[in-house]
Amino acid sequence: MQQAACRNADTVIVLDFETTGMSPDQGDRAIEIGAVKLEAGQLADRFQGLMNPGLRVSAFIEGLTGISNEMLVGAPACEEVMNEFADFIAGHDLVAHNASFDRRFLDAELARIGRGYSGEFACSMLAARRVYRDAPDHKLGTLVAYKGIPHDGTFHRALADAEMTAGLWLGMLGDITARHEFANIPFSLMQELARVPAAAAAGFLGRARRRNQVKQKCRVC
DNA sequence: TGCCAGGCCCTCTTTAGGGCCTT
Repeated sequence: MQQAACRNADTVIVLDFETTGMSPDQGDRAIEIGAVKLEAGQLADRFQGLMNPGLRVSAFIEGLTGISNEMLVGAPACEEVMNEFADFIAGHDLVAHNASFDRRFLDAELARIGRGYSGEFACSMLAARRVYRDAPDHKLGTLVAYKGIPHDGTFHRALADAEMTAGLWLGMLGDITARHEFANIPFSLMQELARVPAAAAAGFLGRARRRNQVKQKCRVC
């Protein structure tokens, strides 16, 4: 059986990496992964792991994340943590804020251990640019404040950021449902939303809702 | 502190350039 056929459409993994820098192609590595599993809009599970990249992180990263070199010395190797994480995300679609960044590190770290994943990515930042066009900007912290998403004040730690991204994701789904009267919002629609011009997003959602209604009527018939 | 890279978006564009966002 193909892995893609096993994906649960009601379940997504919202993830966030802390890393040594911006680019795995330049030698940067992951130092922490955090993720939450959402099942039918409810938080069902968490994953958090510091990992030792085998190199020292800069003072800038220590200051930004609060993750020190001393903390990483005693952490398990990236290979061990990422192997567990590959099991955690198996068969599920994935969400991240500025997903292109997290996808590069996920791909790079899993490639190192010969693992992969079958889910597809959606980006909460690209979706938010279309749903919340009046927000001051679309940084995660700004959107959390803008939408009043509960948090404990921790930023730039993987699990905390993943939980806030999950809150933002659920909030967007709720706002789209309320504004456009969706009965349900497929994951693929959120991917498509991220690809339409921002100015055309409202029209896109209106047309998508009408298509959704037609499908539902057909099911009744 | 701000740069590094990569992908994406927007517009005074499309044979381009600047800005956003992630660590």
